[in-house]
Amino acid sequence: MLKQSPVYAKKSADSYHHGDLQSALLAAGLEILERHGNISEIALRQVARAVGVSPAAVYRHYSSKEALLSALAVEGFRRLTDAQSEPVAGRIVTPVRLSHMGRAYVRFAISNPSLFRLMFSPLVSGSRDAALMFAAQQLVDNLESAIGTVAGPRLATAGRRKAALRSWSMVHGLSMLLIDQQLKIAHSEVDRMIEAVVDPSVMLGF
Amino acid sequence: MLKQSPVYAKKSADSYHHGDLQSALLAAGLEILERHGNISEIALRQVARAVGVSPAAVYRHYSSKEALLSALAVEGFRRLTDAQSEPVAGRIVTPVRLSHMGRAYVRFAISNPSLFRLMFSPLVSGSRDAALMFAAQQLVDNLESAIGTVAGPRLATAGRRKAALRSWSMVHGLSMLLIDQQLKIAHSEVDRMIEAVVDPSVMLGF
DNA sequence: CCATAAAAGCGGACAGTGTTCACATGGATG
DNA sequence: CATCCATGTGAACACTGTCCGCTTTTATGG
Repeated sequence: MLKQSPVYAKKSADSYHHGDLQSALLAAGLEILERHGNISEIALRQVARAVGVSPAAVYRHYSSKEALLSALAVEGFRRLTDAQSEPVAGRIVTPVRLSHMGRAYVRFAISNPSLFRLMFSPLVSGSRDAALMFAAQQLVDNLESAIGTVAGPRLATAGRRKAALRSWSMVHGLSMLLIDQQLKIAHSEVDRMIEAVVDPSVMLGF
Repeated sequence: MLKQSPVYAKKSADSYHHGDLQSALLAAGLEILERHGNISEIALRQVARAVGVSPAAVYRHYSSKEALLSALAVEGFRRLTDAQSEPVAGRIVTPVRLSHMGRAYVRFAISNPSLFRLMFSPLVSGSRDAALMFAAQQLVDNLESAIGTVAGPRLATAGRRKAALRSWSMVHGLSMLLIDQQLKIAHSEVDRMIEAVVDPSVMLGF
C-alpha cells in the first residue's frame, strides 16, 4: 500500500538513499506545520514518516529535533523578509513603503501562524544558531533602514531606534493577538485593524 | 529518601488522600513553569511527582493536561489584571494611569515569561474554556474602560477601540519581543524601552 | 577497475510522555 | 455501623526524542 506521495516523499520505495533528504525534511516540516496548527505537536518521527525514512535518519542531517525546528524557523524568516521586500508601486522610500512592510508582516503571520509562532518560540529563539540569528537580524535591519530612509534627518539615531521599536512592537503584537484569536473580530474587520496599526504617522510617532 | 518537600507537597507520605490536590497541582504547576522556562517541557507527570501523587490522580481534577495548563493560564490572567489594577498615586483616571497599566503589563511578562507565554499559547487560547475566556476578557475591558475614561469625549467609540487595539498591540508586542530575547539590549535599557512605548500620547494616538 | 573509506540509511532499544482502565482506599452520609 | 462515592493507585498502551551498532550505497585514491 503506497502512501500518497507528496513531492518531498522518497522517490522510490526501493532506493536506499533519498538523494536530498535534508530539504525534503524541511519541506515536509513546513507542510506539517501548516496543516497541524500546534507547534509542540509536530513530531520528528512524523516528519520522518512523511518523507518515508526512519526516525534515526533525520539525525544524519539535524543534530536534534530543535535543530530541525530551527531550520524551519530560518526558512520562515527568509520568507518574511522576502515578503517585506516586494516593491510597492515601484517606490522604495515613501512612507507608503513603511506601511507596506507592516502589512506584509501581519499578513505573513496570519497566513503562516504556526511558522510565525515557531520563529519566535523559545524553542528556537533561545538557541544561538548562527543562521537563525542572521535571518532574524535581517528583519530588524530592514525595518530600521526603512525608517531611516523615510524619516530622514527628522530623526536622530536614538529617535530612529525608538520608532523602530514602536513599529515592530505594534506590528508584532497585533500579529500575535490575531493568530492567538485574542481579538474576537470578524474576518472582514481584520483589514481595517491592520490599517489602523500600520499608519505611517503612528509607526513613526509624529 | 525524602524529597525536599515544598508547601504544596503531599502532607504526609502515609495519607492516602491529599486534601487539596486541585490547588496543590496549580501551585506546583506555576512553580515548575517559573523554574523550567519552556512551556512544552512541562509534564503532567512531573507536576504529579512534585505533589507526590500518581499521574492518574491528576485526571480526577483536570480532564487533560491541556485543562491543567488552562487553569494555570487563568491564574496568570488574574494576576496580570491584579497587577494592572494597583492604584497609582491614588488617581485612577489620569493618563498616568494608562502608562501604569502598560508598564504593569510588560513588567508582568518579564517577571513571568513562561506563564505569560502560556496565557497566549494556542494550547490554551484556542480552547473555549469559559473561565479562561472570562479572565482574558477582563483584561480587555479594563484597558478599553481606562482609555475611555482618559480620552473622554475626545474619542468616539470607534476611536476608542482603535486606540485600545493600538495600545494593546504595542504593549503586547514589546512584551513578546522582550521575553523572546529578540531585542538584544542591555538590562539597563529595558526600562527606557518600556517608557518609550507606554507614552500616553503614543498609546492614545494623539 | 577495484579496494576501501565516508556518507547515509536501518532496526532495535531506552527512558519518558499523556491517557485509560480496573481496582483500592477512606471520608461522608444514610 | 454499613454503604456510597469521591479520590487515590498501578499497570498498560501508544507515542515520543535519542542513541547504538549494523548495513547499504556512494565517492575516492591507487
